Amino acid sequence: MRIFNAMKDSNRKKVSYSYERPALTVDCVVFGYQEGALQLLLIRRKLPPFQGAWALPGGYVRMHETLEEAAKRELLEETSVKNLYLEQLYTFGALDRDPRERTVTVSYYALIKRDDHDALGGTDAEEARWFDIQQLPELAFDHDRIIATALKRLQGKITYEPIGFELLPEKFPFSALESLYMAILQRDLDRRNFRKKMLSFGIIKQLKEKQQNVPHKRGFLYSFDWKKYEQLQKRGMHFEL
Amino acid sequence: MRIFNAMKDSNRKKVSYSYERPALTVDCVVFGYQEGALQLLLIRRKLPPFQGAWALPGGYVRMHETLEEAAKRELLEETSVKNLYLEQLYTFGALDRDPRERTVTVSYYALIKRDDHDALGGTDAEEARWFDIQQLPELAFDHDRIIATALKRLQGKITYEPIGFELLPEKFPFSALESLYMAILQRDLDRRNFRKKMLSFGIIKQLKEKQQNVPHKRGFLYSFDWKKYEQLQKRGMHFEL
DNA sequence: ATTCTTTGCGTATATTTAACGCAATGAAAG
DNA sequence: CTTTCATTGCGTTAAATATACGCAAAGAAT
Repeated sequence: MRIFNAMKDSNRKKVSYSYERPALTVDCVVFGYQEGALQLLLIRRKLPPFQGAWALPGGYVRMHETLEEAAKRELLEETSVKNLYLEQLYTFGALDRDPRERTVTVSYYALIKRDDHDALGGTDAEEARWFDIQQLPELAFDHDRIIATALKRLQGKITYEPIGFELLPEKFPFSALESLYMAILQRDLDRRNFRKKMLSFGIIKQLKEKQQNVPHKRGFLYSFDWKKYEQLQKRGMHFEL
Repeated sequence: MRIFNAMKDSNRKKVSYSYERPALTVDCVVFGYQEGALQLLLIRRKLPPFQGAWALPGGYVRMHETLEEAAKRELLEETSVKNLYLEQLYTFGALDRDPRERTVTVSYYALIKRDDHDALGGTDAEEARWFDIQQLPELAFDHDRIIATALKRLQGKITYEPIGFELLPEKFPFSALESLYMAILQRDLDRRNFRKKMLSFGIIKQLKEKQQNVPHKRGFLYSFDWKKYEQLQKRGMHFEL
């Protein structure tokens, strides 16, 4: 396969430009949440540089796809992940971030519901695995900086847009929402004030269902109502924690 | 000069890649503020496509400069502008945003103090001129969308970071700050509550100097203290309007 | 001298935030 | 079967903040 691809490449018509161009890639910071901890999806690199090292999923932008399409395609190829919340993060363009050649990367962060994505391992990566955000391995390229930027962005954004719900299952106990916010913000919150405030926005629906198999009083399950949120936002509601 | 450059180009060694690459550019949304109105700096294009049309300053990223260096260089070349607050905005990568070829642009927004930049006209642009943000001409490429994104970003960011001061002179009357915020946010603010709130952060210094030549009571001049802001922020102060 | 406009410093009231309590309700432990 | 432990949901209260607005003083313009 490798020899075949190499032959294919050498037979491929080259394209010429009057000026040099940086390579353009996308990189994705994929957040999940499980068992009270924020988690990050990494892949192990198959090829040099940094062969065998853990890295963010990503790759070259193709000529006939948008940046977002490229990000989604690379994620699917490398991690089997789909159906996620995806947002552009920042474009990293330091001169020497890739030892091969000048490479500019448009980074994205994604939020996924873990219960949808357990078994992983994409076609293009050696391995894909979830890591606790507080226990990351050494990383290839400048991916540690990209991750730090993404975490800061997530920490900020969940306070003024209800994107945190993208990390929770459709139905969740209120304590899961409390734990999620504490895990991301990395600080304690008063659960009674948090609950009062979150419910005051009118965007969370209390379901008739309750928790099962818990060693304490069964709490109600809740679900987030995106339509209601958009509706209220148009009418001037301002989500802010 | 033009013929000479063309000859130069045709003599230039071409670079070849195995795969096609999008062109990579930077575009800058430059905000200024004067006479109670938010303003935008545009250049008139010399060459096709959209020759003669108004556009954002920008151009190709060179191989040996960072994205930010490219943005600053293009701004200087096209508008003579320097010494400004510059921040990356968003990377636009739609397939057909440039009729010539696939072009991805890393956009920035900049804030400048108008009193430092009156006479304009860079070396690389036909003409540069300030426009009232509420009265923009028809624009080249997708620059209207880039501007809309930048305005939204500015409107959001001035409420949680004191970047608005980058648009005011070093010394300003309090009413200038009030007017600035109302111009950007496009809504009325109660000047007494705004003043109380802004002063409560402890990051604005009241100077001994007062306004001159005003047909009413002379107000004190104020100045913004970046160091104080950073200091207080480290200690947990949270700027928010 | 009077008028008009702004400035700076308020006051009063409504709303929100922060800190915390407690009865009820489950499973686990004894 | 009773007791213990931990959580859930619904509070209360005081402090802080936001909102709405007034008024005397001080300038130039009329």
